[in-house]
Order: sequence, then C-alpha cells, then structure tokens
Amino acid sequence: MGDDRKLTTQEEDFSAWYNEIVYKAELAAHSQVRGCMVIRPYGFRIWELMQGALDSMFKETGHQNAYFPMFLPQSALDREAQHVEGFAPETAVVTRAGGAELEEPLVVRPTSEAVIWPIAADWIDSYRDLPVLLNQWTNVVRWEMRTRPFLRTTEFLWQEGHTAHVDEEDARAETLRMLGIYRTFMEDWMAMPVYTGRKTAAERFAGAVDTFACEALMKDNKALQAGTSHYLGENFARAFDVRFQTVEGEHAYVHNTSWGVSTRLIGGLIMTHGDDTGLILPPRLAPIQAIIVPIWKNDEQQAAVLAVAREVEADLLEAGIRVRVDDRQGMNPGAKYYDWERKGVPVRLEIGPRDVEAGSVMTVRRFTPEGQDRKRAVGRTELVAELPAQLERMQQELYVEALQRRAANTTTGIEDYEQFKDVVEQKGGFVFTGWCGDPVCEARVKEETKTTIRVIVGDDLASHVPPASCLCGDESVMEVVRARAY
RNA sequence: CGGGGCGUGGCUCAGUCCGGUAGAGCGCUGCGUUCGGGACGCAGAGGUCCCCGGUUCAAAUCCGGGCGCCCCGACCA
Repeated sequence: MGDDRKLTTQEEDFSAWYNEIVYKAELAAHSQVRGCMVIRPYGFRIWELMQGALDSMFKETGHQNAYFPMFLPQSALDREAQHVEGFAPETAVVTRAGGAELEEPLVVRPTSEAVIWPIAADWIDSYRDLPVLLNQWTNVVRWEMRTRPFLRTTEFLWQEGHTAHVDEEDARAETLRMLGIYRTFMEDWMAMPVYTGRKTAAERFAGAVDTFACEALMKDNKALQAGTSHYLGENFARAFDVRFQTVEGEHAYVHNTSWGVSTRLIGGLIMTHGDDTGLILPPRLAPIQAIIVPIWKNDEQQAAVLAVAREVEADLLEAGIRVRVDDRQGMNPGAKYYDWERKGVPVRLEIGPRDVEAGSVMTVRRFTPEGQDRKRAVGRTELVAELPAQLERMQQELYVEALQRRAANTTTGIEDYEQFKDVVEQKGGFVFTGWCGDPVCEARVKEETKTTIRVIVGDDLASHVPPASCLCGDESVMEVVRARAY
C-alpha cells in the first residue's frame, strides 16, 4: 500500500521519476501504437507556447511558413546517398493503399529535405529568387528502436527550417543565425542553458556538410541534444537539381541549410527544472502562470471568496497573466496545492476568508531560491502591479539556478584518460577535453565510456588553457565537450 | 534484434507455487459532514482475469501455442 500519490524521487530512479511526471502532470498519455504518444492538452499548451515564441523569431528573420506533404516517393529519398543511408533504416513505408499494392512505395517523411527541394527547385531560377527561407511545423516519423515520451517517440512534432542560398558564405551565416535563435529561445524562454558548437563527422546529420547543435545538461547529468542546425552545402542541390543563374549569367547550385527543434524540448524542460514534487515550469512557457485556490468553510464564505477570486482573476488577466481559478468542489485546498505543484505552476494565489477580510492574497512560489520567502501576503492592487515583474524574476532565477548546476557539473582540463573515466563514472556531466581529430579515437572513447563528443568548442567556450593532448595521448588539435547523452 | 520482467475494474497491484464464490488501495457516482498542505462516513457503479486451444466435475491459477506491453543493451530530434 505505498503512497502512489508521491512521485519516485530523482535520487531513487531518475527515469521512473521522469515517466511519472509525464503521466501524472497530464502532459502525455500512452497510445495504441508502440512508441507513439498522445500529447494531452496541458502538454500541448506548452508546445503551443514554444511554437509561438519560436515562430515569431523565425518570421522576424524573414522566414515563411509553408506545408509540404508527409509522403514522399521512395525514389526521392534515394537520391542523396548519405541521406538515405542515414534514414532508410528508420523509415516507415506505405506499400499498400486504396486496397491495392502501390506502384512505388511511399515513405513517411523522417525529415523533409527530399520532399521540399524537388518541388521548391522550380521556384528558383535566378539569384534574385534567393534566399528561399522556408519553415514548416509538422510531424515526422522515425522508427526508433527504443522510445521514451517526448525524448524519442516514433512520431514527433517539430519545426523544420529549409533554406537555399546563393553561396556557402550566406548559407553558413544562416546556419549559425538559426543556431543562435535556438540558443536564445532555450536560454530566455526555457531557462535552459546550452553549449553550442559544431558536431564531429560521426555525429553529423546524414547528408550535411556541417552540423551544429545546442546541448543542454539534464538533472541526471546526461546531455540532451536540444536542437540542430545544418549546413548542407550543395549535396541536396545536386541530388534534386536546385540551380539558378548567377549575376554573371552562369548556372550554379544553391547552398542549403536545414534546422529543427522538436517536442523533445518538453522533455528537456522537465529534466532541467523538475524536482521531487513534480514539474517546474518557467513562467514564459507555463500554460497557467498563476493558479488561484479559493478557501472556504461554509457556503456563505464560499460565495464571498469565489467572488473575490473571480475579481482577482479578471484583474490579472487584464495584466496579461495566464491565470485560472481552481473552483473544483469536494477537494481540499491541500489537495489542490499538490496538484498544481506537480503541474509546475509558477505561482499559487491562496484566497480565504482572512484574505478577503484583509484585502490581500497569499502568494506562494513554486520555485524558491535560497534566502527568499516562499509564501508572502500581498495587497490585491499591489499583486496586480507586481506579479508580471515577479514572474519575470522567477524566469531569471530558474535560468541562474540551471546555469549554476551546469557550472558545478562541468569539468575542464582533463587530459588523462583514466582521470576522464573517473569523472564520467563518479560525477558525469560535461567534460571538456582535447581531441586529436581521429575518428578511430572518437569511436573508441565512445565504446569504452558511453560518452560522445557533444560539440567541438568554438572560441566562445574555449578554456583559458586549452588541453595540450587528447585522451589517447596524441597531440590535441581541438577542444571538445564530452558527455553521456540521451 | 539479444537479455530480463509483466499482461486481473480507469490506474497501481494482490491472488497463480498448492485448481473450488474474482479481491485491495487509489480513482469514479450519490448523500451528508468537512475545507488555511494530499478529509471522512454511509451507499453504489464498474471485470471477455490478453487471445486460441488442451487437461479437469471445475481453470485467473496447470499444459501447448500465439499476441501485446514494459525495462536493460546497439541507433536517434
């Protein structure tokens, strides 16, 4: 008769904790099909808020949304050699439809390069038509062997940007611009710090010349690839014949990019901020930023308290806050507290007879840094005036907290392999090391330690004293961040 | 695909070894009392015990076959 109202703690079993949050906070539900997932309204609202923020950033940088079909002919996927090799094993293929075998199998898109470029090629004749800056919000299907809600599902929702440029310089600038937008979004909206950088050839997107990624550190000290941006060179342009006439009147292939973030971000959000009580949502992405819990002892009080609660709700809505009154009957206030804490609502507003009398509201923070008051009574007008700013402060505090956690779990200056293994085993987290650049060495370290090179560090992250040697003992030619990852 | 585990009300599971009236907690419905940190009482609803076959007077339980799910490893946003 264990108390099934309590979550498994992160300490006991992080994986179990994660799963319980996903289902008990009503983010997702099991589906009838292996590896697929139902995103419930509460979880989907988080995704909508993410979409809203990202979409406006895309539009501000000149991108337009479009929609391409979810099916592509097998032959189209087959056109870019590395791309097929990378994706073919995990595609779902429709061979039968309308009661008959299809002439040619249809692949359910695992990503849309091979859907978009054969068509968009016709929209590009001249350098004047470039750049083409497209984005689409869609579902894709990848038949992964092992799935986990939000982190890796057979079908997932994402956005995929696809662009075409006149030359490498322009395309590379786009690749990094979008990486930067992802980073800004993750830091400013998700309060999730990320390391950004280039991937090694082994970790590159199938068909890309260069892949860049945002890497976040989860509370179990494993890394999560939260978003990627690829410079595709002329690979897809050549495969799908996407050419244009240059200023000089010559024919040239476009240079493409693609970039995406998915519903995996919700998994990242959970594992960046959640605690043993449940989810903790950064205010900017919280479907409900403030929940009003009315408290009463009898019908008379109930009427009075609810009336005030409605007024406070209206005032806060006016102030632009996503607020709701929890007027459920037959449920004690305490039970409501636990419920909303598990769902990660940033602020709870308790209104009882005493508050009605005093014209105040009891505010309780979901996340409270050391040295701050969790509960505080404030006057109603004061509340409406300061809650928006308070939510913004919480947003910042969550980010700082996550940043400090990452700093505490990042190790630099490791050159000795045995020492590296110790750090990985005993502490985990991000480890900065040197790398000789040899893929064989990379593969060996991966095999032996289950860590991968998450990114090659750029100047922005480089250590003051860059490592002189690689873990293999050879001379280091670049600094890398290694970690065990999801 | 290799290794482990499990299929019993909506959920978590007991019962299976040793065959004999299908159970518990949570959730749900109604009524009443409660309500400032997970309330309580009373009354109720809800089940092809994963499927097919076999053994038996009798199968959730034993036997054979199938299907499904979960967890751990190799791939991935």
